Amino acid sequence: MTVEQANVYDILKERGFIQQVIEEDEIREILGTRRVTFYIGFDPTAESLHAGSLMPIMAMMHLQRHGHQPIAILGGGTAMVGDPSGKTEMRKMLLKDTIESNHQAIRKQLSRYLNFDEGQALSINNADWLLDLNYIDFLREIGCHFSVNRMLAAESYRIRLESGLSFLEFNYQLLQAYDFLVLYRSHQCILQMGGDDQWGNIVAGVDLIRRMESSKAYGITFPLLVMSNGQKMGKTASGAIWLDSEKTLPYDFYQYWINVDDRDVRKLLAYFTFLPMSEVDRLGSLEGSDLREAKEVLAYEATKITHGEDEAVKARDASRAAFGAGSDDVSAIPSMEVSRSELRAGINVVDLFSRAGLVKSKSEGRRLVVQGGCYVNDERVDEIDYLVSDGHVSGSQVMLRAGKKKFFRLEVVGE
RNA sequence: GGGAAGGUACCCGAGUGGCCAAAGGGAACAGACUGUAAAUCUGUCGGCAACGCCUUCGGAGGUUCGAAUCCUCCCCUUCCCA
Repeated sequence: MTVEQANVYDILKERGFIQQVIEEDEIREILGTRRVTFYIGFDPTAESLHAGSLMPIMAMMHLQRHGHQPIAILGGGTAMVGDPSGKTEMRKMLLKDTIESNHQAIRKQLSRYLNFDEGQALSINNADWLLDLNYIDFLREIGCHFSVNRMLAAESYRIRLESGLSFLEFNYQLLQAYDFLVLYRSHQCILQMGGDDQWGNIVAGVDLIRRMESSKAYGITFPLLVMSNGQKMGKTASGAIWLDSEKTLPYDFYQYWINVDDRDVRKLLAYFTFLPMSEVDRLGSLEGSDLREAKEVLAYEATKITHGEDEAVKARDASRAAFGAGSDDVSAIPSMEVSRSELRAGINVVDLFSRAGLVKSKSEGRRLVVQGGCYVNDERVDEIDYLVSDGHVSGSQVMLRAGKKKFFRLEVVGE
């Protein structure tokens, strides 16, 4: 089962995955000598995970590759409460049914990254034990181990004390600690990982296990990845980068990585590819426009992990074609179908761009044209009443472009 | 339950009867520069059948020629007291 020799802990550390650790030496030793069951919680608040979840996913992949057993907790129970950690506002609560269907979708999504065969990885819904908890029993058995004074002193709650914190949210930590305890008891799970905002919750779980089971458990947190432009990993101004190809096309996923800030390239290569560190260092040390090579590798590797090699190749080819670097396979570029007859009649550019989703409204479309960012087949259009017609078709398609980077393809169908 | 302060466009935040589609900042978008980067500069930044019309300032009513601004009721947030 173990295919690689090095201690995973060292690998994770070298690649930058480790922010805080409970008992570094011990857990390193354990990870190097025996099979460990560990868990990470995921949020079923949406029907797909987004790129922000990639860091924990990559960490799980590394550990599984070294023979350890991942458990993904799809927090159907805790999602009904809402973790206040690191949040400025109270989170929306979701309906039970929504959470359950999200849970199923995410479980399927994770199976692209992890091998779930024969118990090599598990996905569990903590609703299984949380929903039936008896309040009084829970308070007596678990609640008595928590000090309110201590919780209030924690940084993660302090922020919320200024803006308001409901009792419901305040309980989140107990529930997460309880999850860890349950997994410890049922699966001998001794390690919990998560984003650094989870540190307090993780420590709470480790404490609980020590108190109730007189056993040691461990925790590791990942650094919170903030991009150099101040944005959270996996978020753009126009929304999240989803891992689901229906919600974010592989082409757009690829483009996300191509467009990262120069300063982030090296660390992103370390986090989101499996390239050896020597290669990461080499690519990361490129300067100036040579960094584009590194970005292309990053985008390709990251896309491959999430969408598979075929999609990665297509995304890369389409990107090269669009940005004029060889290749003519544009199939991965976002597209829609338009009938030839409609085109023969002519379609107003602004309407067309609006339909293609290149602009959010017609006003924005007009603005685009006026400001000189509207292109059809690489030719600037500067009249808002310009008509796109069948004369623009070549190879049964028409290429649209908004600004410098947003491409769209019209596929002409019919006679 | 009592008292205080608030809820303004994607976010922060001015505006307290007409000059308000609403200052300023950030974000975003377009252009120039460039390397599909950053920084910088310029412009834009509610919608539409567009020199006009419609919708917007927590919600519903009301006063007024005219309201984001005044009044009434309601909802929500924070703080102090219980």
